[in-house]
Amino acid sequence: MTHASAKRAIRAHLTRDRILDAAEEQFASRGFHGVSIRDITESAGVPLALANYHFGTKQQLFGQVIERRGKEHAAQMQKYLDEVLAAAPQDKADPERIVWAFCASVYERLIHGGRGWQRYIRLLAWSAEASQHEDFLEPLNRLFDPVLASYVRALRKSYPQMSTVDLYSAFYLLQASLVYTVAATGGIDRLSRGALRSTDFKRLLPRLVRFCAGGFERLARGED
Amino acid sequence: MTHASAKRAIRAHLTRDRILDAAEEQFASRGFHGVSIRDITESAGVPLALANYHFGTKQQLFGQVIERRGKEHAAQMQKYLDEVLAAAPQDKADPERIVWAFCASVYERLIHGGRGWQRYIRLLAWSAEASQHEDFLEPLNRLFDPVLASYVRALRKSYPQMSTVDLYSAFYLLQASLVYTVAATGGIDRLSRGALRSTDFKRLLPRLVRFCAGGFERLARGED
DNA sequence: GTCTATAATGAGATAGAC
DNA sequence: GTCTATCTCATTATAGAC
Repeated sequence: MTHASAKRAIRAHLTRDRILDAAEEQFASRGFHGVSIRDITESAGVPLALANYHFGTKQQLFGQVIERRGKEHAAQMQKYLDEVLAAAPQDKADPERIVWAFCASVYERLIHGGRGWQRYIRLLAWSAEASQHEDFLEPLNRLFDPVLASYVRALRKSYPQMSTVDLYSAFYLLQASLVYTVAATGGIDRLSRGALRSTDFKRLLPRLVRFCAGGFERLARGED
Repeated sequence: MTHASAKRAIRAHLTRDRILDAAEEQFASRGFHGVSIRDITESAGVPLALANYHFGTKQQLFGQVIERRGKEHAAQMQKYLDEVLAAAPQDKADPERIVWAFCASVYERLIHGGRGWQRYIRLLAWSAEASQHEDFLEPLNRLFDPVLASYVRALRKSYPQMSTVDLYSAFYLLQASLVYTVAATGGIDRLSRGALRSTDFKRLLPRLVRFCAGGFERLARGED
Protein backbone atom coordinates (compact mmCIF):
# COMPACT_ATOMS: atom_id res chain seq x y z
CA MET A 1 0.00 0.00 0.00
CA THR A 2 1.38 3.42 -0.93
CA HIS A 3 1.62 6.25 1.55
CA ALA A 4 -1.09 8.22 -0.23
CA SER A 5 -3.55 5.35 -0.32
CA ALA A 6 -2.93 4.62 3.37
CA LYS A 7 -3.87 8.20 4.21
CA ARG A 8 -7.00 7.90 2.10
CA ALA A 9 -7.95 4.70 3.92
CA ILE A 10 -7.57 6.41 7.29
CA ARG A 11 -9.66 9.34 6.17
CA ALA A 12 -12.31 6.97 4.84
CA HIS A 13 -12.41 5.18 8.16
CA LEU A 14 -12.92 8.45 9.98
CA THR A 15 -15.73 9.36 7.63
CA ARG A 16 -17.39 5.99 8.21
CA ASP A 17 -17.20 6.51 11.95
CA ARG A 18 -18.61 10.02 11.73
CA ILE A 19 -21.57 8.69 9.76
CA LEU A 20 -22.09 5.76 12.12
CA ASP A 21 -21.99 8.06 15.14
CA ALA A 22 -24.42 10.50 13.60
CA ALA A 23 -26.74 7.70 12.51
CA GLU A 24 -26.69 6.26 16.01
CA GLU A 25 -27.56 9.63 17.49
CA GLN A 26 -30.37 10.35 15.04
CA PHE A 27 -31.92 6.88 15.10
CA ALA A 28 -31.75 6.90 18.90
CA SER A 29 -33.69 10.11 19.23
CA ARG A 30 -36.33 9.66 16.54
CA GLY A 31 -36.39 6.03 15.43
CA PHE A 32 -35.75 4.45 12.06
CA HIS A 33 -38.66 6.02 10.20
CA GLY A 34 -38.28 9.41 11.86
CA VAL A 35 -34.82 9.99 10.45
CA SER A 36 -33.72 10.78 6.91
CA ILE A 37 -30.30 10.07 5.47
CA ARG A 38 -30.03 13.82 5.08
CA ASP A 39 -30.51 14.25 8.83
CA ILE A 40 -27.66 11.85 9.36
CA THR A 41 -25.17 13.24 6.87
CA GLU A 42 -25.90 16.83 7.83
CA SER A 43 -25.40 15.96 11.49
CA ALA A 44 -22.16 14.20 10.54
CA GLY A 45 -21.01 17.14 8.44
CA VAL A 46 -20.46 15.05 5.32
CA PRO A 47 -22.13 15.18 1.92
CA LEU A 48 -25.30 13.20 1.41
CA ALA A 49 -23.81 10.80 -1.11
CA LEU A 50 -21.24 9.37 1.27
CA ALA A 51 -23.82 7.54 3.32
CA ASN A 52 -24.90 5.51 0.35
CA TYR A 53 -21.33 5.09 -0.84
CA HIS A 54 -20.05 3.62 2.43
CA PHE A 55 -23.09 1.75 3.73
CA GLY A 56 -25.55 1.19 0.92
CA THR A 57 -29.23 1.55 1.79
CA LYS A 58 -30.72 3.13 4.90
CA GLN A 59 -31.52 -0.34 6.25
CA GLN A 60 -27.97 -1.55 5.81
CA LEU A 61 -26.67 1.52 7.58
CA PHE A 62 -29.05 0.84 10.45
CA GLY A 63 -27.83 -2.74 10.63
CA GLN A 64 -24.22 -1.57 10.87
CA VAL A 65 -25.11 0.80 13.71
CA ILE A 66 -26.73 -2.06 15.62
CA GLU A 67 -23.95 -4.54 15.06
CA ARG A 68 -21.18 -2.17 16.08
CA ARG A 69 -22.20 -2.38 19.75
CA GLY A 70 -24.81 -5.14 19.72
CA LYS A 71 -22.34 -8.01 19.51
CA GLU A 72 -20.60 -6.93 22.70
CA HIS A 73 -23.90 -6.16 24.41
CA ALA A 74 -25.50 -9.53 23.64
CA ALA A 75 -22.36 -11.36 24.76
CA GLN A 76 -22.36 -9.51 28.07
CA MET A 77 -26.03 -10.31 28.68
CA GLN A 78 -25.21 -13.97 28.16
CA LYS A 79 -22.18 -13.75 30.44
CA TYR A 80 -24.16 -12.16 33.29
CA LEU A 81 -26.74 -14.94 33.08
CA ASP A 82 -24.05 -17.61 33.04
CA GLU A 83 -22.50 -16.10 36.17
CA VAL A 84 -25.81 -16.14 38.03
CA LEU A 85 -26.42 -19.75 37.03
CA ALA A 86 -22.88 -20.81 37.95
CA ALA A 87 -23.36 -19.46 41.48
CA ALA A 88 -26.72 -21.20 41.96
CA PRO A 89 -27.31 -24.74 43.20
CA GLN A 90 -28.66 -27.05 40.49
CA ASP A 91 -29.22 -24.11 38.16
CA LYS A 92 -32.17 -23.00 40.33
CA ALA A 93 -31.13 -19.38 40.63
CA ASP A 94 -32.97 -16.71 42.58
CA PRO A 95 -35.32 -15.26 39.95
CA GLU A 96 -34.60 -11.72 41.10
CA ARG A 97 -30.95 -12.30 40.26
CA ILE A 98 -31.90 -13.48 36.78
CA VAL A 99 -34.06 -10.41 36.31
CA TRP A 100 -31.21 -8.25 37.52
CA ALA A 101 -28.79 -9.93 35.11
CA PHE A 102 -31.27 -9.31 32.32
CA CYS A 103 -31.26 -5.57 33.02
CA ALA A 104 -27.68 -5.10 34.21
CA SER A 105 -25.99 -4.49 30.86
CA VAL A 106 -28.54 -1.86 29.97
CA TYR A 107 -28.29 -0.28 33.40
CA GLU A 108 -24.50 -0.09 33.44
CA ARG A 109 -24.25 1.32 29.96
CA LEU A 110 -26.95 3.90 30.58
CA ILE A 111 -25.22 5.07 33.75
CA HIS A 112 -21.52 4.62 32.94
CA GLY A 113 -21.32 3.80 29.23
CA GLY A 114 -20.84 7.31 27.87
CA ARG A 115 -22.91 9.06 25.23
CA GLY A 116 -22.36 6.49 22.50
CA TRP A 117 -23.65 3.59 24.54
CA GLN A 118 -26.53 5.63 25.90
CA ARG A 119 -27.63 6.38 22.36
CA TYR A 120 -27.31 2.76 21.36
CA ILE A 121 -29.50 1.69 24.28
CA ARG A 122 -32.19 4.23 23.39
CA LEU A 123 -31.98 2.91 19.85
CA LEU A 124 -32.70 -0.58 21.15
CA ALA A 125 -35.80 0.74 22.89
CA TRP A 126 -37.08 2.33 19.69
CA SER A 127 -36.49 -0.94 17.90
CA ALA A 128 -38.22 -3.06 20.53
CA GLU A 129 -41.29 -0.88 20.15
CA ALA A 130 -41.41 -1.35 16.39
CA SER A 131 -43.50 -4.06 14.80
CA GLN A 132 -41.54 -7.29 14.56
CA HIS A 133 -42.44 -7.47 10.89
CA GLU A 134 -40.23 -4.50 10.06
CA ASP A 135 -37.34 -5.57 7.86
CA PHE A 136 -34.81 -3.34 9.52
CA LEU A 137 -35.08 -5.38 12.74
CA GLU A 138 -33.51 -8.46 11.19
CA PRO A 139 -29.93 -7.90 12.47
CA LEU A 140 -31.27 -7.18 15.94
CA ASN A 141 -33.31 -10.36 16.10
CA ARG A 142 -30.40 -12.41 14.85
CA LEU A 143 -28.17 -11.03 17.61
CA PHE A 144 -30.53 -11.21 20.56
CA ASP A 145 -32.90 -14.14 19.98
CA PRO A 146 -30.43 -16.73 21.36
CA VAL A 147 -29.75 -14.67 24.49
CA LEU A 148 -33.44 -14.13 25.20
CA ALA A 149 -34.11 -17.84 24.78
CA SER A 150 -31.43 -18.71 27.33
CA TYR A 151 -32.98 -16.30 29.86
CA VAL A 152 -36.34 -17.98 29.42
CA ARG A 153 -34.71 -21.40 29.96
CA ALA A 154 -33.10 -20.16 33.15
CA LEU A 155 -36.38 -18.79 34.50
CA ARG A 156 -38.10 -22.03 33.58
CA LYS A 157 -35.61 -23.90 35.81
CA SER A 158 -36.25 -21.52 38.69
CA TYR A 159 -40.03 -21.90 38.34
CA PRO A 160 -40.49 -25.50 37.18
CA GLN A 161 -44.09 -25.54 38.33
CA MET A 162 -45.10 -22.45 36.35
CA SER A 163 -47.23 -22.92 33.23
CA THR A 164 -45.66 -22.09 29.89
CA VAL A 165 -48.14 -19.30 29.26
CA ASP A 166 -47.54 -17.75 32.69
CA LEU A 167 -43.79 -17.91 32.20
CA TYR A 168 -43.79 -16.32 28.75
CA SER A 169 -46.32 -13.72 29.89
CA ALA A 170 -44.13 -12.70 32.81
CA PHE A 171 -41.03 -12.57 30.63
CA TYR A 172 -42.94 -10.48 28.11
CA LEU A 173 -43.92 -8.01 30.85
CA LEU A 174 -40.31 -7.85 32.02
CA GLN A 175 -39.33 -6.93 28.47
CA ALA A 176 -42.15 -4.39 28.38
CA SER A 177 -40.97 -2.72 31.57
CA LEU A 178 -37.37 -2.52 30.43
CA VAL A 179 -38.18 -1.30 26.94
CA TYR A 180 -40.64 1.33 28.07
CA THR A 181 -38.35 2.54 30.82
CA VAL A 182 -35.34 2.84 28.56
CA ALA A 183 -37.41 4.54 25.86
CA ALA A 184 -38.04 7.31 28.42
CA THR A 185 -40.72 8.99 26.38
CA GLY A 186 -41.59 11.27 29.29
CA GLY A 187 -44.90 9.74 30.35
CA ILE A 188 -44.29 10.10 34.07
CA ASP A 189 -42.62 13.52 34.23
CA ARG A 190 -45.76 15.59 33.85
CA LEU A 191 -47.92 13.26 35.93
CA SER A 192 -45.51 13.26 38.86
CA ARG A 193 -44.86 16.98 38.45
CA GLY A 194 -41.12 16.40 38.54
CA ALA A 195 -40.99 13.95 41.45
CA LEU A 196 -39.82 11.24 39.05
CA ARG A 197 -38.20 11.83 35.69
CA SER A 198 -38.37 9.14 33.06
CA THR A 199 -34.67 9.66 32.36
CA ASP A 200 -33.73 8.98 35.99
CA PHE A 201 -32.58 5.43 35.26
CA LYS A 202 -30.55 5.24 38.42
CA ARG A 203 -33.78 5.33 40.38
CA LEU A 204 -36.00 3.52 37.91
CA LEU A 205 -34.04 0.42 36.99
CA PRO A 206 -33.46 -1.00 40.49
CA ARG A 207 -37.16 -0.52 41.15
CA LEU A 208 -37.98 -2.15 37.85
CA VAL A 209 -36.03 -5.24 38.92
CA ARG A 210 -37.88 -5.51 42.22
CA PHE A 211 -41.24 -4.78 40.58
CA CYS A 212 -40.75 -7.50 37.97
CA ALA A 213 -39.39 -9.99 40.49
CA GLY A 214 -42.58 -9.39 42.48
CA GLY A 215 -44.57 -9.91 39.31
CA PHE A 216 -42.89 -13.25 38.63
CA GLU A 217 -43.53 -14.37 42.21
CA ARG A 218 -47.18 -13.41 41.95
CA LEU A 219 -47.73 -15.26 38.67
CA ALA A 220 -45.77 -18.30 39.85
CA ARG A 221 -47.90 -18.48 43.00
CA GLY A 222 -50.89 -19.35 40.83
CA GLU A 223 -54.46 -18.29 40.44
CA ASP A 224 -55.64 -17.33 43.94
CA MET B 1 -82.95 23.94 5.56
CA THR B 2 -84.01 22.90 2.07
CA HIS B 3 -84.41 19.28 1.05
CA ALA B 4 -81.36 19.46 -1.18
CA SER B 5 -79.10 20.98 1.45
CA ALA B 6 -80.24 18.38 3.99
CA LYS B 7 -79.17 15.62 1.63
CA ARG B 8 -75.83 17.32 1.12
CA ALA B 9 -75.33 17.53 4.88
CA ILE B 10 -76.03 13.83 5.28
CA ARG B 11 -73.61 12.96 2.49
CA ALA B 12 -70.97 15.19 4.07
CA HIS B 13 -71.45 13.46 7.38
CA LEU B 14 -70.95 10.07 5.76
CA THR B 15 -67.79 11.30 4.08
CA ARG B 16 -66.44 12.61 7.36
CA ASP B 17 -67.08 9.25 9.01
CA ARG B 18 -65.43 7.36 6.18
CA ILE B 19 -62.32 9.52 6.56
CA LEU B 20 -62.31 9.20 10.35
CA ASP B 21 -62.66 5.41 10.12
CA ALA B 22 -59.88 5.12 7.57
CA ALA B 23 -57.63 7.44 9.58
CA GLU B 24 -58.25 5.39 12.71
CA GLU B 25 -57.36 2.19 10.86
CA GLN B 26 -54.21 3.60 9.27
CA PHE B 27 -52.92 5.40 12.37
CA ALA B 28 -53.59 2.28 14.45
CA SER B 29 -51.51 0.06 12.22
CA ARG B 30 -48.58 2.34 11.44
CA GLY B 31 -48.60 5.29 13.83
CA PHE B 32 -48.90 9.01 13.17
CA HIS B 33 -45.67 9.43 11.22
CA GLY B 34 -46.03 6.19 9.30
CA VAL B 35 -49.22 7.29 7.59
CA SER B 36 -49.78 9.84 4.84
CA ILE B 37 -53.00 11.71 4.18
CA ARG B 38 -52.97 9.96 0.82
CA ASP B 39 -52.97 6.58 2.58
CA ILE B 40 -56.02 7.67 4.51
CA THR B 41 -58.07 9.12 1.69
CA GLU B 42 -57.22 6.24 -0.65
CA SER B 43 -58.26 3.75 2.03
CA ALA B 44 -61.45 5.74 2.53
CA GLY B 45 -62.11 5.91 -1.19
CA VAL B 46 -62.40 9.69 -1.27
CA PRO B 47 -60.30 12.33 -3.02
CA LEU B 48 -57.25 13.65 -1.24
CA ALA B 49 -58.58 17.17 -0.89
CA LEU B 50 -61.54 16.15 1.28
CA ALA B 51 -59.35 15.31 4.26
CA ASN B 52 -58.05 18.84 4.40
CA TYR B 53 -61.46 20.30 3.65
CA HIS B 54 -63.22 18.51 6.50
CA PHE B 55 -60.51 18.28 9.12
CA GLY B 56 -57.73 20.75 8.35
CA THR B 57 -54.20 19.56 9.00
CA LYS B 58 -53.04 16.01 9.63
CA GLN B 59 -52.64 16.81 13.33
CA GLN B 60 -56.18 18.11 13.60
CA LEU B 61 -57.48 14.98 11.89
CA PHE B 62 -55.55 12.85 14.36
CA GLY B 63 -57.03 14.82 17.24
CA GLN B 64 -60.56 14.23 15.94
CA VAL B 65 -59.87 10.49 15.68
CA ILE B 66 -58.74 10.41 19.30
CA GLU B 67 -61.58 12.49 20.66
CA ARG B 68 -64.29 10.51 18.92
CA ARG B 69 -63.79 7.55 21.27
CA GLY B 70 -61.41 8.98 23.86
CA LYS B 71 -64.03 10.97 25.76
CA GLU B 72 -66.11 7.88 26.41
CA HIS B 73 -63.02 5.81 27.20
CA ALA B 74 -61.59 8.25 29.72
CA ALA B 75 -64.96 8.62 31.41
CA GLN B 76 -65.29 4.85 31.77
CA MET B 77 -61.81 4.56 33.27
CA GLN B 78 -62.81 7.14 35.84
CA LYS B 79 -66.10 5.36 36.52
CA TYR B 80 -64.42 2.00 37.12
CA LEU B 81 -62.05 3.59 39.61
CA ASP B 82 -64.89 5.35 41.38
CA GLU B 83 -66.75 2.05 41.72
CA VAL B 84 -63.73 0.32 43.24
CA LEU B 85 -63.26 3.17 45.70
CA ALA B 86 -66.96 3.29 46.62
CA ALA B 87 -66.88 -0.40 47.57
CA ALA B 88 -63.75 -0.02 49.72
CA PRO B 89 -63.59 0.97 53.38
CA GLN B 90 -62.03 4.42 53.93
CA ASP B 91 -60.96 4.55 50.27
CA LYS B 92 -58.28 1.93 51.00
CA ALA B 93 -59.10 -0.32 48.09
CA ASP B 94 -57.34 -3.59 47.26
CA PRO B 95 -54.54 -2.44 44.92
CA GLU B 96 -55.15 -5.36 42.58
CA ARG B 97 -58.69 -4.08 42.09
CA ILE B 98 -57.36 -0.65 41.21
CA VAL B 99 -54.93 -2.17 38.74
CA TRP B 100 -57.76 -4.19 37.26
CA ALA B 101 -59.94 -1.10 36.96
CA PHE B 102 -57.06 0.63 35.21
CA CYS B 103 -56.90 -2.08 32.55
CA ALA B 104 -60.57 -3.05 32.36
CA SER B 105 -61.73 -0.56 29.74
CA VAL B 106 -58.92 -1.52 27.44
CA TYR B 107 -59.52 -5.21 28.04
CA GLU B 108 -63.25 -5.07 27.39
CA ARG B 109 -62.91 -3.03 24.25
CA LEU B 110 -60.15 -5.20 22.86
CA ILE B 111 -62.22 -8.34 23.44
CA HIS B 112 -65.77 -7.15 22.86
CA GLY B 113 -65.52 -3.65 21.41
CA GLY B 114 -65.55 -4.50 17.71
CA ARG B 115 -63.06 -3.50 15.07
CA GLY B 116 -63.39 0.24 15.57
CA TRP B 117 -62.60 0.14 19.26
CA GLN B 118 -59.81 -2.35 18.74
CA ARG B 119 -58.18 0.04 16.29
CA TYR B 120 -58.60 2.95 18.65
CA ILE B 121 -56.90 1.01 21.45
CA ARG B 122 -53.95 0.10 19.21
CA LEU B 123 -53.76 3.75 18.31
CA LEU B 124 -53.48 4.63 21.99
CA ALA B 125 -50.57 2.22 22.30
CA TRP B 126 -48.75 3.84 19.37
CA SER B 127 -49.31 7.22 20.98
CA ALA B 128 -48.12 6.15 24.42
CA GLU B 129 -44.88 5.01 22.85
CA ALA B 130 -44.27 8.34 21.15
CA SER B 131 -42.17 11.03 22.73
CA GLN B 132 -44.29 13.22 24.98
CA HIS B 133 -42.92 16.25 23.17
CA GLU B 134 -44.79 15.39 19.98
CA ASP B 135 -47.41 18.02 19.25
CA PHE B 136 -50.00 15.57 17.99
CA LEU B 137 -50.31 14.07 21.51
CA GLU B 138 -51.87 17.22 22.96
CA PRO B 139 -55.53 16.12 22.73
CA LEU B 140 -54.63 12.76 24.27
CA ASN B 141 -52.86 14.32 27.23
CA ARG B 142 -55.72 16.73 27.81
CA LEU B 143 -58.20 13.84 27.92
CA PHE B 144 -56.29 11.36 30.05
CA ASP B 145 -54.09 13.34 32.42
CA PRO B 146 -56.90 13.89 34.97
CA VAL B 147 -57.86 10.21 34.97
CA LEU B 148 -54.28 9.05 35.43
CA ALA B 149 -53.83 11.48 38.30
CA SER B 150 -56.89 10.10 40.08
CA TYR B 151 -55.54 6.55 39.76
CA VAL B 152 -52.28 7.63 41.34
CA ARG B 153 -54.20 9.28 44.21
CA ALA B 154 -56.16 6.07 44.78
CA LEU B 155 -53.00 3.95 44.87
CA ARG B 156 -51.42 6.44 47.23
CA LYS B 157 -54.30 5.88 49.67
CA SER B 158 -53.90 2.12 49.45
CA TYR B 159 -50.16 2.37 50.08
CA PRO B 160 -49.80 5.36 52.42
CA GLN B 161 -46.38 4.19 53.60
CA MET B 162 -44.90 3.94 50.10
CA SER B 163 -42.41 6.58 49.01
CA THR B 164 -43.43 8.94 46.24
CA VAL B 165 -40.70 7.67 43.95
CA ASP B 166 -41.66 4.03 44.53
CA LEU B 167 -45.30 4.79 43.88
CA TYR B 168 -44.70 6.68 40.64
CA SER B 169 -42.18 4.07 39.53
CA ALA B 170 -44.68 1.27 40.03
CA PHE B 171 -47.42 3.20 38.27
CA TYR B 172 -45.03 3.90 35.41
CA LEU B 173 -44.29 0.18 35.07
CA LEU B 174 -48.00 -0.61 35.10
CA GLN B 175 -48.40 1.84 32.22
CA ALA B 176 -45.42 0.23 30.49
CA SER B 177 -46.92 -3.24 30.77
CA LEU B 178 -50.29 -2.16 29.47
CA VAL B 179 -48.92 -0.08 26.61
CA TYR B 180 -46.46 -2.70 25.44
CA THR B 181 -49.04 -5.47 25.70
CA VAL B 182 -51.65 -3.57 23.76
CA ALA B 183 -49.12 -2.52 21.14
CA ALA B 184 -48.65 -6.24 20.44
CA THR B 185 -45.60 -5.75 18.28
CA GLY B 186 -44.99 -9.50 18.18
CA GLY B 187 -41.97 -9.71 20.47
CA ILE B 188 -43.04 -12.91 22.21
CA ASP B 189 -44.46 -14.88 19.29
CA ARG B 190 -41.16 -15.99 17.80
CA LEU B 191 -39.48 -16.51 21.18
CA SER B 192 -42.29 -18.72 22.50
CA ARG B 193 -42.60 -20.49 19.15
CA GLY B 194 -46.35 -19.96 19.17
CA ALA B 195 -47.06 -20.89 22.79
CA LEU B 196 -48.07 -17.29 23.48
CA ARG B 197 -49.17 -14.78 20.88
CA SER B 198 -48.82 -11.09 21.61
CA THR B 199 -52.35 -10.56 20.28
CA ASP B 200 -53.83 -13.04 22.75
CA PHE B 201 -55.12 -10.32 25.05
CA LYS B 202 -57.58 -12.66 26.71
CA ARG B 203 -54.66 -14.54 28.19
CA LEU B 204 -52.25 -11.64 28.58
CA LEU B 205 -54.28 -8.96 30.31
CA PRO B 206 -55.45 -10.95 33.36
CA ARG B 207 -51.84 -12.05 33.85
CA LEU B 208 -50.70 -8.47 33.43
CA VAL B 209 -53.00 -7.41 36.28
CA ARG B 210 -51.64 -10.07 38.63
CA PHE B 211 -48.05 -9.41 37.55
CA CYS B 212 -48.35 -5.69 38.24
CA ALA B 213 -50.25 -6.21 41.51
CA GLY B 214 -47.32 -8.39 42.58
CA GLY B 215 -44.93 -5.67 41.50
CA PHE B 216 -46.74 -3.05 43.59
CA GLU B 217 -46.68 -5.38 46.61
CA ARG B 218 -42.98 -5.99 46.18
CA LEU B 219 -42.12 -2.28 45.91
CA ALA B 220 -44.42 -1.36 48.78
CA ARG B 221 -42.77 -3.96 51.01
CA GLY B 222 -39.56 -1.90 50.91
CA GLU B 223 -35.90 -2.44 50.34
CA ASP B 224 -35.12 -5.95 51.67
C1' DG C 1 -13.10 8.72 -1.59
C1' DT C 2 -15.25 12.93 -2.10
C1' DC C 3 -18.61 16.17 -3.59
C1' DT C 4 -21.98 18.67 -6.68
C1' DA C 5 -25.93 18.19 -9.10
C1' DT C 6 -29.93 15.95 -10.19
C1' DA C 7 -33.21 12.23 -11.02
C1' DA C 8 -37.36 10.01 -9.22
C1' DT C 9 -40.63 9.63 -5.87
C1' DG C 10 -43.86 10.83 -2.35
C1' DA C 11 -45.26 14.05 1.06
C1' DG C 12 -48.77 18.03 2.97
C1' DA C 13 -51.54 21.42 1.47
C1' DT C 14 -54.43 24.30 -1.73
C1' DA C 15 -56.60 26.62 -6.06
C1' DG C 16 -60.27 26.60 -8.79
C1' DA C 17 -63.71 24.24 -11.75
C1' DC C 18 -67.99 21.93 -10.98
C1' DG D 1 -69.19 19.40 -0.81
C1' DT D 2 -66.63 17.33 -4.22
C1' DC D 3 -62.78 16.41 -7.23
C1' DT D 4 -58.91 17.35 -10.53
C1' DA D 5 -54.72 19.32 -11.04
C1' DT D 6 -50.94 21.38 -9.15
C1' DC D 7 -47.69 23.82 -5.95
C1' DT D 8 -43.95 23.34 -2.86
C1' DC D 9 -41.09 20.82 -0.34
C1' DA D 10 -38.42 16.79 1.47
C1' DT D 11 -37.16 12.27 0.65
C1' DT D 12 -33.90 8.14 -1.18
C1' DA D 13 -30.72 7.21 -4.35
C1' DT D 14 -27.36 7.84 -8.05
C1' DA D 15 -24.51 9.90 -12.00
C1' DG D 16 -20.44 11.95 -13.06
C1' DA D 17 -16.71 15.50 -12.31
C1' DC D 18 -12.67 15.78 -9.47
